[in-house]
Amino acid sequence: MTDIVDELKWRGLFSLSTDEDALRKALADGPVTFYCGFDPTAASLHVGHLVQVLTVRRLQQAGHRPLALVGGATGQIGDPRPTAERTLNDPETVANWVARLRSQIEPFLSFEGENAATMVNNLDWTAGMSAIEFLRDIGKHFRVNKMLTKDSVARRLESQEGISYTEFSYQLLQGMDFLELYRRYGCTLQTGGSDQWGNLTAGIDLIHRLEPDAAVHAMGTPLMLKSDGTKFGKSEGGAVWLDPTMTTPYAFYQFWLNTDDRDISTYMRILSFKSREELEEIEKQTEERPQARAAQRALAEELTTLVHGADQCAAVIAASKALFGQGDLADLDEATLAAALSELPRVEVAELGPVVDLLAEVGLVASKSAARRTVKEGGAYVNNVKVAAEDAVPAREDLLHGRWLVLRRGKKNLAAVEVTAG
RNA sequence: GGCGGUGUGCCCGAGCGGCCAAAGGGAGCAGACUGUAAAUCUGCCGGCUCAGCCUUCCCAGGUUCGAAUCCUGGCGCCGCCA
Repeated sequence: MTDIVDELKWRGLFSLSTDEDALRKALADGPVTFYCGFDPTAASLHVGHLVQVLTVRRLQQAGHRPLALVGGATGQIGDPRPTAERTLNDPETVANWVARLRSQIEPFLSFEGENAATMVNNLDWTAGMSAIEFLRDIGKHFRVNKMLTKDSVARRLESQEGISYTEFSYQLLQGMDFLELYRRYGCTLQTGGSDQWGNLTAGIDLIHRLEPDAAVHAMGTPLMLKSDGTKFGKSEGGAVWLDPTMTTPYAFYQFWLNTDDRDISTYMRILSFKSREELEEIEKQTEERPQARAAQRALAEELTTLVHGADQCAAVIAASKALFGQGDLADLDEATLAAALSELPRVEVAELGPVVDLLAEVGLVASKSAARRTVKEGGAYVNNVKVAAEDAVPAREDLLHGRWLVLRRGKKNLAAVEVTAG
């Protein structure tokens, strides 16, 4: 059997760690209890979180025991971002988000067997703690000098805005989490994004001080970078969420399908659960016939299935084929069309109005002015036919199967209009 | 606490009291080319009942025929001093 560290390395998932040999040995010797934390800073995880979630899944499949932490406490503080201070969310909101993230993470893990996963919340050990206790028992073991060197802190110190004491304290909380999980569950490994490295090592240092005999490790996964230099995980609407009500499964699938050729192989290794042989075969195909986008299709399908389920994935693929097919939309039978449209942003109207209004209503453009511009630029389509005039109004006979209109902006921004009145 | 500076559209950043919806750059959008890719070129990029009108230049007042540009107060940020 392959060494899990070798496996992670081949995939590019092992970008940073404490003593590699010691970690390799620990993982080879038997089940290691490890943890990875997620802070509730929104109502859903987004595609950027997949690296972490899937790495946890991968380690569990290799026989290790995961603790998935959702930060009910740390989420109320906020890990300092290099750019700007965060706005605090109220505790009720955070608690709500904790519940949502937990239920999003759970399907990726197994809660049965020898190495069953456990969900934990750092609010459990911080809520009852007094400020004096915190400062004496935890704070005393941190050197401000060292805390200042953490990258995000250092950058904020250089910024005009500075950094609040609240956010500055974040690393103490995360450090304490690792200590607490070590004591409660014998957790000896923390995984996280490489941008979390300072927080990961904060925990290691704290444990070394308070539990001299402990052998604990940290592993940093790579940041998902894009070759064009823009930020990974954003589409034009903003973040690509895992929650189907925030990002439709269709949009989720399309997001992966549109991955840059230069990045797809890297992403696939990081995120896919296919074997090394399979991946290498797909990479070869992609290199030979990039226009077929074998890798993009494979990854999009695998991740959509993993996140939204096989049925949803099949529906989304069918919808993509229907909507991007070269055939006439009018030729699609009603059931196929209905299924395809159900994946798109949609709006129901009683009467057909001007195209410009419809585009704005369904959210394909931000305003009617923008809609006019789009039409003027020749970027607006109704049922795949370019809209010629700014004041065009679709006719009843344009309706597909008597009730639908497919609107498109540019090449791939689609939406559906349903006319409800008879 | 004192003194000085600064606050412009998604971001950075220019902006003489009228010619400013506001230079320039970036991001973004559309078109052409393609493979629902990248690169490149072109256009757009506050809103609307769109050849015109309306609302913007931290906030609230004020001066003026007229202010992003001047004055007063407030708030935020930066620097120096204490």
